[in-house]
Amino acid sequence: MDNPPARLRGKPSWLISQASAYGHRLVTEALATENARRYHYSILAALDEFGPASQATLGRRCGIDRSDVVAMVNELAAQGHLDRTPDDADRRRNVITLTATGRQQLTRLEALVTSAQHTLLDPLSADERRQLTGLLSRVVEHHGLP
Amino acid sequence: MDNPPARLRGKPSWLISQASAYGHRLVTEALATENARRYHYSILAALDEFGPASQATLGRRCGIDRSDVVAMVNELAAQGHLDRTPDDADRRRNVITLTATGRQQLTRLEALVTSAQHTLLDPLSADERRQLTGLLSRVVEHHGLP
DNA sequence: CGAATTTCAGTGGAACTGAAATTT
DNA sequence: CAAATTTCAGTTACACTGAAATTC
Repeated sequence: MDNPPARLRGKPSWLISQASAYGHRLVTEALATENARRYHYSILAALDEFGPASQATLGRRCGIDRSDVVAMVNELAAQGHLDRTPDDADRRRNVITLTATGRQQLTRLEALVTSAQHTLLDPLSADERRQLTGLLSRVVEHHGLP
Repeated sequence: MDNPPARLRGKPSWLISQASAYGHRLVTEALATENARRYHYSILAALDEFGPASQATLGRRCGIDRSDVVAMVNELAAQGHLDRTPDDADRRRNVITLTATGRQQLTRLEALVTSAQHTLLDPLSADERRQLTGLLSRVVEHHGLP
């Protein structure tokens, strides 16, 4: 891209969108080396941190739509990274449980995603990265995390 | 969304992606009141700042794919916001020119987009907004603006 | 009963690829 | 000839909606 209009360069939403597109590409390409997607990483991370959960809870925690959770759980279950079993206590629900291979996969994906962060924030110092993360966290937390 | 995993909350790419999704929604909804899209605003802004240009140049300046420029120019031409005429000097090209109504439309869209910025950065002080914009500008500029 | 959960079918904008036709 | 431009046809990940079936 050459010389974007000043009207765009000065808009935070445009800058965020450009940075997001670049980060998106970096992370997607990194995860592709393990045949994984961004949603896979999110769901595995939620299971690892909070333990077994229903699909609806996973969706709420990761900000993923209920329909998309179904598709992602299908894929992760097919890869053996999680188990989907009916919940005896509430038979509307499935209980999603991380498997041992799923935990190993998360370790691999974590390394890939972390490395992509360094590439993305290459031009910033450690202090500036903390500043940026702090400011973005406030913006994201402020908006109810829909 | 409730309580995202710490692994996600700590990743700049995830924070940027969340902020981007929110900004995306704000801007899209604002522009919808004028039956416009984000790409429309970008193209009108580029024409206003740099004057008439070919579609390929517009795409390079705005970071929009050649195919998508075709579709956007179709829509903007149908709305009378720009003219598309063959270039006599290089007959592979079209020359895209902003019309008077296009310039008026840009003024309206500019107000809508600017207002959305304030909503997006609501939790930050004026100083912090400048910090965020500066840091993001460096990230975006660093990556060749693909 | 109303509300929540899972699932499927489908929509739509965004970002992109490949290829054809034309012209430089 | 190679390279650039416009255009069309199609793809993919993502975000989302609506509705049905089941259960609380």
